[in-house]
Amino acid sequence: MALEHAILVSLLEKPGSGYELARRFDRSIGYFWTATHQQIYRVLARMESAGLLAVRVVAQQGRPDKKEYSVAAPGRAALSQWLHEPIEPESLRHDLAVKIRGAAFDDPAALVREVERHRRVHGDRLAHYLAGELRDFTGPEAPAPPDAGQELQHVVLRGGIAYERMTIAWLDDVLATVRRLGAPRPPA
Amino acid sequence: MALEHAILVSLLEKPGSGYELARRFDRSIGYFWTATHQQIYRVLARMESAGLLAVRVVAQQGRPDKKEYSVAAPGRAALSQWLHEPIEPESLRHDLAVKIRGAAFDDPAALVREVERHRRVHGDRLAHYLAGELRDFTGPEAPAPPDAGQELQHVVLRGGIAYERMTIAWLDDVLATVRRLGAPRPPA
DNA sequence: CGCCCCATGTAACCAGTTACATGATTTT
DNA sequence: AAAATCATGTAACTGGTTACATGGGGCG
Repeated sequence: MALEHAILVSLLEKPGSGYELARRFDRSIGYFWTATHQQIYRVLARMESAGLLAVRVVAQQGRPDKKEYSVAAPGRAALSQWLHEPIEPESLRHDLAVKIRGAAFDDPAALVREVERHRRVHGDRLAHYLAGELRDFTGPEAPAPPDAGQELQHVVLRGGIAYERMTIAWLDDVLATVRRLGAPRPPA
Repeated sequence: MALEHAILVSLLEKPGSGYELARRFDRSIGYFWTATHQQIYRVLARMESAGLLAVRVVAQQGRPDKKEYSVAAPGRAALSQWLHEPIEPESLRHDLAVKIRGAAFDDPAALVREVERHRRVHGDRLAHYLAGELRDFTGPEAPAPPDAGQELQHVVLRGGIAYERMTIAWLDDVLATVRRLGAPRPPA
């Protein structure tokens, strides 16, 4: 149940509403965890009724009211406990690998198109991450003496960058391999 | 619903029982997809009743009977259709990254222990993958003229190897970063 | 007038995990 | 005698996705 803990970390970094959290999950937190607004609202409600979070209704002008959540003491304790528990190193779960092995029984041209498409997406993500790194960490606008929180955010981002670079290189390997095989076998 | 398709690919590579599939999901297929036997049995039953698979009960000596599944024509068609549909390039979902950012609000020593543990697991996985590569693809026992299916299996395995290497390098980066933060910062 | 942004949620469904259950055979 | 392997499954639960729903404000 790491979504709960991701929310705790994000709210410790900065309190905010469900809507704001959803947008963070499209950005920085989303580098390594995704969540839809529906699920975020549901989990926030559960965490609040469990006493992990405090809510404050904030009236706004020209906008609907929002519920600003922040971490209560039991929430901080729950996060700390989780941080001290070992978690399972997760395994890959890669649909594309299924497709690659499936291509032995089907048209390889379709696989080439699909892999090229994925390669473009990962190229875009890499560019996006690199731009974020420049903006927040290595560019001239970046805060000169980074604090511990920023160093940790940066090393997480470097992980995303390394992942995208690795993936792109692998997809190139896949493309070269499939093209070398040519048309191996007609579908029976 | 990629488990269905992973099962179709695996059964095309070689027909087998639910138990055998579960074993395969601990090995080669498991490099990029995991599944428990419970789920495999449930999905197999559903696929069979949908006419995607054919079953044959095989009596064995000294062992329980087994149900050997193989791919029926509609199953092959379903796989082919899926192979021609684009799929979403998936995003990372990495609990450890949540922990790393959470360490800004907690004891970094616990994080160091956890990261070291993960690094060992990924080191073991890498060694396991490399051994498999030597055994099946690059060693003297490997089949001399590899067919298309083997080339594709190999490129998937290379992806797993690249992933583990990248992850290990990143975890080293994380360790160096956290240890540097733990050390007293020299006054500017 | 239509579309996007802000902001919140409900309901139905699906995929996957964990726990429970059985029983023979083979290995240590 | 105990543990592991072969072989099959059910039941309860949890986490996540998709579809549906509402409503004001700003912009072109």
